[in-house]
Order: sequence, then C-alpha cells, then structure tokens
Amino acid sequence: MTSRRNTKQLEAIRTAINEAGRPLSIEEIHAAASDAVPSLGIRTVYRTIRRMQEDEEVANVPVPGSADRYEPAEVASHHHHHFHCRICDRFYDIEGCPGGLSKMLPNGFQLESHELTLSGRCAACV
Amino acid sequence: MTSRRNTKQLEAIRTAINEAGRPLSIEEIHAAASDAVPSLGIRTVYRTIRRMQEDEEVANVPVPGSADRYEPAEVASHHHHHFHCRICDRFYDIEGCPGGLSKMLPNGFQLESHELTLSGRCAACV
DNA sequence: CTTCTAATGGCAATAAAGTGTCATTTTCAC
DNA sequence: GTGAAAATGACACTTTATTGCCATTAGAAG
Repeated sequence: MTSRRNTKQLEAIRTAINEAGRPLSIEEIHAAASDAVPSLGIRTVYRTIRRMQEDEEVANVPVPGSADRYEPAEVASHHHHHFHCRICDRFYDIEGCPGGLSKMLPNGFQLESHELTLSGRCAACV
Repeated sequence: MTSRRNTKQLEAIRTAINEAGRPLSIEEIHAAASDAVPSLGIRTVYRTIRRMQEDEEVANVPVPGSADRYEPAEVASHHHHHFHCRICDRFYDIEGCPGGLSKMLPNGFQLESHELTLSGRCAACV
C-alpha cells in the first residue's frame, strides 16, 4: 500500500461512515461529508472509498437492485444482515442470522457466503 | 391488457424460461431462445419479457450486484430463494426458507418481504 | 520555508442496462 | 386471401454508476 495523506476530505468521509450506524451509498456519503467539507467532489468520494476498501477500512455491501452501500470494515467483520426501507431507500444493520442455511443446499453445492435483505418500512417511515 | 399475438419469438422465449429450471438473465434468455430463432434480437427479448411481466407470466428476481433474473410466475409464487455460483455466474432455485425473520426486526420496523441469496460454487463448478 | 508528490475536483468519457423510433414483417380475424 | 394492427429487429439514444484525465491544491518530510 502506498503512503496515505491525511486530508480533511478523507477525515470527513471516514467520519460520515463511522458515525452513520448503517451502510451508506456513495451519494449519502457525499451528502454527509459535504457538511464538513462543502467543496467535496463526488469524484473524491469514489476515489477515497476505493482506497479505504483497498486498505480494508471499509467494506462494500452488495444489495439487490441498486448500487453498493459501504460500512466500516469492523462492522462488516461482525456477521450481520440488512433491512431496506422501501420508502426512504435507506439500509439499516440488523442483528442476528437465521443460520442452518447449509441444509438448504442442493447436492454438490459449496456454500461460501450468504446475503439476507429484509424489506419493508423503517420505524421512521411507518 | 391488449391482445397478444403468438409469435415464434414469444414461443422460444417462453420455452427458454420454462425449461431452464432456474432464473435466467436477459442475455441467457437471448442465448437460449436464439437456438430456436437465430434472428432473435435482444430488443425483442426485453420487450417480450416486459409483456410477460405485465401479463404476470414471469416474475423478476432481484439479485445483489447485477441485473435482474427472470423465472416463471408460477415458480415465483412458491416462496423460495436462490443460489449464486461465483464461477459460472448462474443463479439456481433452492428450496426452503429459514423463517423466524421477524424476530430480527428492530423495534417499529415493518417487514414486508425478504431476499436470501446463498453464494458459492454450484455442483458443476466444484 | 521549500519541495516533492499524493490528493483533489471538474469535466469528459466509458460501461452496462434498458428504451424510443420506425420501416418492415408477421399474425389473425374476417 | 386480405387488411389492420401487433410484433420484430436494427440502431441510436438515454440513464445510472463509475472512471480517466489533468491542471491545481495542499499534506508532510527535510
């Protein structure tokens, strides 16, 4: 890994992701970090997130039907799933995992990981 | 719904979807149906799938990180989930559902549906 | 304080997925 | 068989998400 400089943009993006408490889209990160650095360009968000992924500081959250979200690698390392609110389009972390999924596997298939997304309305949108 | 004509393109697409036994991407449908109708244009696949969705003959399968797949509405109506092979990029139907997901919901959240995707290697790719 | 170089941000460009248009072909009701 | 209308397929175009480029800015090491 090349040396990384400490810029206020990086700091703002890092803070946005760490304080959010839920996985954010690129646009959400841009919006949140723009409060601290109003000049922040979307291009910088893409680049910074990419670097943070390479440095394993953030992890991407693949979701059905739209672009990846991002959350702190530390959060991602603790296995969990997500809830998608159809109204506000936000994703939330949820605890727990049904488990016992290998029983569902057809013969000869090898399970490496799984993604579970609950959908509905979040508390704020009910 | 307007009247629908019975073309060999429609027939080829319908057959491809019904015989596949797993949800297909637009490209997979195009490839499969092209065996019966070599001149088949991708534009016709998009249009035909759209019509079949309107007629509730096929249902879309939203998947994390790539474009929707499609399966017969009858298959979709029987609740099930999918397996994604990382090697060949195919999706497969799998039986069963962990259930008990509402216990994972945060307070005040309303659950409307859920998507579960297992990932790994299919039997053919192991 | 310099100086080196990574980082930034604006804009153009790309990639992937799907749609608009329209001349031509094909189906189907009569 | 014929004719009206639906369907097709080619091509250009849009959309959304992301990257390339590059002149400028600004960390940080000495």
